[in-house]
Amino acid sequence: MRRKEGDKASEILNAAIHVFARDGFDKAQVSAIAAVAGVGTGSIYLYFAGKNKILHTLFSRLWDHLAQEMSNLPNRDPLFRLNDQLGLFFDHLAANRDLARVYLREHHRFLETATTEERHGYIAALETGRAAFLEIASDSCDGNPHPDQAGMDLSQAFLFGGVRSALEFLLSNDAPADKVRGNMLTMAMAGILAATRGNQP
Amino acid sequence: MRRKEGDKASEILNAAIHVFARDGFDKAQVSAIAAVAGVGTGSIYLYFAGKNKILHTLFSRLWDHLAQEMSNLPNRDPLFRLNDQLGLFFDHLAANRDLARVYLREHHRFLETATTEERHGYIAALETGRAAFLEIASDSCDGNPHPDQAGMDLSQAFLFGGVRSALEFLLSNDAPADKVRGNMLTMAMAGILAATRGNQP
Amino acid sequence: MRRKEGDKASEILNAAIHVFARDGFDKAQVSAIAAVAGVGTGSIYLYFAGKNKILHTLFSRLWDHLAQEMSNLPNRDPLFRLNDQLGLFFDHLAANRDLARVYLREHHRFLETATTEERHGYIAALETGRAAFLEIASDSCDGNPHPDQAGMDLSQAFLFGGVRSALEFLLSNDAPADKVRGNMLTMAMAGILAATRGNQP
Amino acid sequence: MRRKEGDKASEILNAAIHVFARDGFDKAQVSAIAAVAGVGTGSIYLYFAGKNKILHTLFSRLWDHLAQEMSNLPNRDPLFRLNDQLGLFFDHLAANRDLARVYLREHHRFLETATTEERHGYIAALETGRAAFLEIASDSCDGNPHPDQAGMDLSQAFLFGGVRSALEFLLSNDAPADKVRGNMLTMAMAGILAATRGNQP
DNA sequence: CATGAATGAGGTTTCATTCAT
DNA sequence: TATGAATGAAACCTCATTCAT
Repeated sequence: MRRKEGDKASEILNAAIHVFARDGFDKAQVSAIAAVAGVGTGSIYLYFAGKNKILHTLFSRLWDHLAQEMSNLPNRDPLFRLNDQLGLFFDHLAANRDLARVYLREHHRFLETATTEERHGYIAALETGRAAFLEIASDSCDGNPHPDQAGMDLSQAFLFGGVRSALEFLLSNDAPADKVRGNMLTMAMAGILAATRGNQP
Repeated sequence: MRRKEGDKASEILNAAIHVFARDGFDKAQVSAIAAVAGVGTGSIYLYFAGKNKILHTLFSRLWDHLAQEMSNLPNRDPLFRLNDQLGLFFDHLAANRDLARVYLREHHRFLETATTEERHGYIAALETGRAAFLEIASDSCDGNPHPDQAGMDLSQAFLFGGVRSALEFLLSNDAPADKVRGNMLTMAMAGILAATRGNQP
Repeated sequence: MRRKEGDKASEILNAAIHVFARDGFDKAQVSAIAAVAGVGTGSIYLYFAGKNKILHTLFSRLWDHLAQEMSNLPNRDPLFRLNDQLGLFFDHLAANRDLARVYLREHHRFLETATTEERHGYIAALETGRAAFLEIASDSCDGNPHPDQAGMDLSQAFLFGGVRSALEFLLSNDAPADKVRGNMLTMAMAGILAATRGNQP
Repeated sequence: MRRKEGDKASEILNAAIHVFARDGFDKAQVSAIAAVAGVGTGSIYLYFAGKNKILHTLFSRLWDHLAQEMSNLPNRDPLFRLNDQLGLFFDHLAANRDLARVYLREHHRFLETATTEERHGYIAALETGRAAFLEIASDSCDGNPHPDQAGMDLSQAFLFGGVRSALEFLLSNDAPADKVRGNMLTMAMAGILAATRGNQP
């Protein structure tokens, strides 16, 4: 066995992140990924069924990781928890700008074509956020045990939009990440409060 | 209104919106666009230099239109104006779901590769929003004539993120557009207020 | 239209016969066929869905042609008719040695993968032979209106084997075609007579 | 009989027969042969220089075996001997249908690319048949000590064609092998007699 | 001897673009 | 202007073969 040291599948994924970030998924060549990973082109197919599967695996691992981290957050006030979750999400991508770029440009492919199995971590992360959100909503409107489902989903989508904005900003400006993060969270939390409080004083 | 627009370039653009929305830019075939537009494949190249140019033109026209509409808004309170601008943006895409889809998936290519000329309308729309935003910020912090530039840009990015979230939500759920619009604007405005007020009581 | 003179599909088929004969179907490259045909590689796909379709079309046309010719044979004594049919088959391939080579090596792929539509001429040619054969058999055994079906099919297969042998011989020896043809027909007819007469004195 | 043949080369050959019969030589994967043989892919190359060599060895062994068996036939009347030889050939392949399939589809590769050494058994089998044939021809035309060489070769080719037809028939119909064998031999012998007798009464 | 992970050359097919009509 | 047949570069993926273990 001419086994290379280290996890070759991860090497390939890291190379793929780099190449996808640089060229976009469609233009990215499998051979380029192989070259960056330092393996032969054919070796890619020992680990992944194809280019699509690389993308799926990449996001699957991302969400598995995030879901795991989110579940480890201290069980504080739901608003703080939501804040921490978003921060976690932002921090992870802010620390991996290539990954952030791929997330911004190609994540929709993951949602559109990944199998349920591959989306497992994503679903889990969504649920974690939804749970926190539900608590916030319940706290705000005491007499309303069933806050609007669609409104909740939209609010959650809004949070994703907030992180996305911040990341996009981060990639095209050289603002300090923590400042961006702070501003983003301020706006996102204000938005959420406004959505759950409705138009109360 | 001239029925069926004698303008063949517009026919091609509309066809392109449809095909890009369906297949994605990279997978979209020029011949498919031609077929939908009802012209010969080669005719495309009489009106556009290539596939990229179609995309650029498409977004260029979108932003020209939006910038124009935004400049026509009544000169009310800046917060209301900002609200109207976002609403305008949302309404236009909510009424053209294929275009919305193309915006969500492919707009980054426009920003990455379009010429300054092509981005003219986009710049103008940004400026219109920035002006309103500047007024809001100035009103809030009277003693601060130079509100943080980066913070302002980020806030504006946040607004785009809000609209994007709402559109993405609209495309994958069947919620009524006006409800989505209302919720989105509530959250966006709250976010902006929080950002400009800073941490005031 | 940059249309080349002549039937381009036929040019491609002729080129394919040459390349298939030289390299075998699996090793044959579409680009080589294109080169021999004097067209661009991509043009092949304007006329044929793929390499397999070229092979199918090639044999389909061969059998259509042979079935047509066979149906035009004078309606003589069935044994003579069978003799003429085989001769026709042999002559056509003896006059197109590349085609003969492809027939010998690749015809089984046609039988295994072609559609009913594509096999139409083949079926017709088989039927023409079968009809003649049936008459011979009926003449021989007067009291046996239903000669053994399987025996008949086998006998027909035997005729194909005879032609095949002769063609294979022709391709690897420089014997004169008409002599080979004569010997082959002598043997084939004797075989058929022996088969239909059964074990009569 | 040693059960499960400690001979790994034979195991590989048997596996190859199965896979070649199923997939055809070109499409057959060495790794598939290895899997069927129950050995590692690399082990194939300890016994055979490559995929082609497997095919050559396979047919080489077949012909060695047949030549050996043919030489053991009782030294009867030459026509009966020829009949027995053909029968031997047919029986061996009829009893190994996968081998028969490989013979029908891939034997030409053996003839086209095998070395003289590898063809030794084939040559021997041909010679055995040729000898019997020569006797028949000599018996028939007493005054002609040198029967036509080419005619003789063609007649021999015709016999191969006969066996081939019978095998092809056997593989695509479920007729009983012995009936097919009988019919085939009847036709083949009649053909040979017709060829050697020339146009005598 | 035995293995199977690794390789990379090579082939089919696609499609943006051109250009003769 | 308008066309669409023709092009050929490019890319994904396969698989025979090698070789470190």
